Amino acid sequence: MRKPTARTRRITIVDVAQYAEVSTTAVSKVLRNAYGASPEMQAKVRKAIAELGYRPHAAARGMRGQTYSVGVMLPNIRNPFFADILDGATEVLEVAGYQVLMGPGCNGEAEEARVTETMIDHSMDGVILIAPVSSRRHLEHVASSVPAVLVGRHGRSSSYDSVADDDLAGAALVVNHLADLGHRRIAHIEHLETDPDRIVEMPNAVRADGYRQAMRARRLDEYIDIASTSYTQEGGYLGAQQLLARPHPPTAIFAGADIVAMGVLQAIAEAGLSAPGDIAVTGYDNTMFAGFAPVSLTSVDQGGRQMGRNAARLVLDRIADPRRPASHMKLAPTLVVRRTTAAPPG
Amino acid sequence: MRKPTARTRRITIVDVAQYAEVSTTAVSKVLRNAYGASPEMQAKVRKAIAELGYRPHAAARGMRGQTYSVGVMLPNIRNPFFADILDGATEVLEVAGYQVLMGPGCNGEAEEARVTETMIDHSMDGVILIAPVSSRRHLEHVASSVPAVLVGRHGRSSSYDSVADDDLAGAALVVNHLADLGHRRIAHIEHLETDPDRIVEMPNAVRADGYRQAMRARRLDEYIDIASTSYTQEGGYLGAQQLLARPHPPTAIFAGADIVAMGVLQAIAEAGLSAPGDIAVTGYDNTMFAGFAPVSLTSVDQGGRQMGRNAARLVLDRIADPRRPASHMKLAPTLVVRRTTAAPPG
DNA sequence: ACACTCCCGGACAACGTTACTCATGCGTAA
DNA sequence: TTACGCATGAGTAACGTTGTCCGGGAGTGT
Repeated sequence: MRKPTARTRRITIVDVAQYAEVSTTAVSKVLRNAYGASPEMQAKVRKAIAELGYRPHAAARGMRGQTYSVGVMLPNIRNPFFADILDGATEVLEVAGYQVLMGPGCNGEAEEARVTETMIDHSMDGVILIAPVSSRRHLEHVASSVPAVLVGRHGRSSSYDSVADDDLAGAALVVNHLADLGHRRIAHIEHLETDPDRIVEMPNAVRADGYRQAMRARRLDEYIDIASTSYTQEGGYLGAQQLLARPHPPTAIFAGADIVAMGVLQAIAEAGLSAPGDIAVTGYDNTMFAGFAPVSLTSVDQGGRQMGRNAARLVLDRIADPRRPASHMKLAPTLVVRRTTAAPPG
Repeated sequence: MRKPTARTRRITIVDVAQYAEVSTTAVSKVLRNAYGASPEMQAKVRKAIAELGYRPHAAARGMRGQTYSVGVMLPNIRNPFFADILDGATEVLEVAGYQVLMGPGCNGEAEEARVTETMIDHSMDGVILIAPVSSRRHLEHVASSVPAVLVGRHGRSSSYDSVADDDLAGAALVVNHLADLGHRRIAHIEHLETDPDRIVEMPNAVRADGYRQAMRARRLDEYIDIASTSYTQEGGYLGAQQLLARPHPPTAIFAGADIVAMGVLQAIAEAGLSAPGDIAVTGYDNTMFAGFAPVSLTSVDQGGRQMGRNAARLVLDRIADPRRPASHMKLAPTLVVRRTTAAPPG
């Protein structure tokens, strides 16, 4: 039985060089597909690498060159929408030969800062930040240390690239769908945002704005009704309770996120009502949860996988050419109609 | 406007040493709380660190000493139970001053190998592997390179520590609960396992075994009925269809995981039946999903957060003393009764 | 006053990899 | 033939941090 203490010494580039009877420089060149290695040299070195089971030490690489790894920050590991983005990003990055590491779920600026700093400390070649809540100042700081791509945030900066959903269009999809069904009292539950910078940049604020614009476009100005809570299940629960207590309660609730819709459905059930019989409900994000049969929530699909793929390509491009001008992509969402929306009662 | 190319040079230990007018060795000692630094020295150095905003470079640290970071591997990022474990682990590790990095969701041995190798390449001081499916050989290999803790796997090894749920007891909780309600035809949906090593080590196999043992203990041998599919929503759906097509269908289904129960509920609904009216259903893991009101699934709680905390403590202990004998913890699960279980009809 | 022990701080050589610089040999144009 | 360019490989100094070793000064007992 092997003693727990018997840590095996790692195979290094020097071992490979000796085994193949070449210089370490030559091995390094082969590893990086760098110029100056003949086909015979390549073959000899690759053979040695395979036979010794050598793996480059990422930490050591980080001291001089690249680590060939990219960090992904998720705000909340429990939200399946973010998992879709991650899948898309991982798919592209692994094919490109990059390792992927993630920061643990972080809510709040302090945790986000910790995660981003961790990634910089570990010499990541690039980072993908999914739906960050940090201040613009911090994001620019991160981008000044490492190529960064933001996913799901609307601000444009010359320091980083971004991929975002067209939340204005998404909100309009929902409002038009409900209005087409005959609803007029369509209420919205938003995530309260006070910071002036974020009102422009955060998707939740843009969704609320899209809701207002779409309501006006349908001449439903007088029915605009927003409950300001948060993008959590509890936020949905409380928001729905507020809305149901109105003198003229809404016949449809547009929750800003699927998780919010979960809370809404719970509040509706506890009030002895049902969806869509008494109140139509929609979410946003088309998470796995929305698709689950007993729930079957009408929702807006952002194409998370595609967003992740695009983010990965952007970060790879920027790693290859850090001075390339920043690019900002906006993807069109689609509406997925399920069984929580129907024509209003009566 | 700052050019995207203007990467700011990182503050190093040398900068701190010059600023504080001491040696780099002294700064290093303060950073590591190592012996040989007077209180005045400590104060001087800490002041310099704070004023310069210095952060140790984890990659560089990895070349000589520790990186003060731990890697966590999750098999599936979408399963909220794993998120609970992660939360518990992160909580303990961050208080202890360790950074946490995760591997992206990985299903299958090949992906697990990639993630574990990535963590070793990045000089993690330790790794926590949650519900790994890899062969014992690979796990021993990982443990020979880095302190490792396995969560949710029953095999004992002297190379790594482990934290597991008492799945035998958990299965018994479910069977006894259903039997106490008056059920006799209690069926189980398991994740099919063929590899002989894993039949001993994997929680799914142990749960199935616990189901059989508990059924026998209640003198219900003749009603033992198992559908072998997989621990996925689809597995639950197909498994339930199989069971419902029996000449004498069960009055209760014990799904091996909450995600399986989701599929079961879907199949039951599509068959025009209801839970618990026609068939009682239980899950396992007590995920957030089980607690959600419209579902309200009776489930077994493994105390994921506590498991994560324990795993983190074990890995920290082993980092501190790599030759400490391996320890294996087993935690007692509890049953959370909700609204998908009731007495059988008739 | 002397030897001895501590305590504290610094010098220095790793750790594994890469970027730069340089040496060699060969083919080719003047 | 000579000089030059080019392809190929090797030598070497970093990168930022830590652990080991060493020296000097202060304190202590005789």
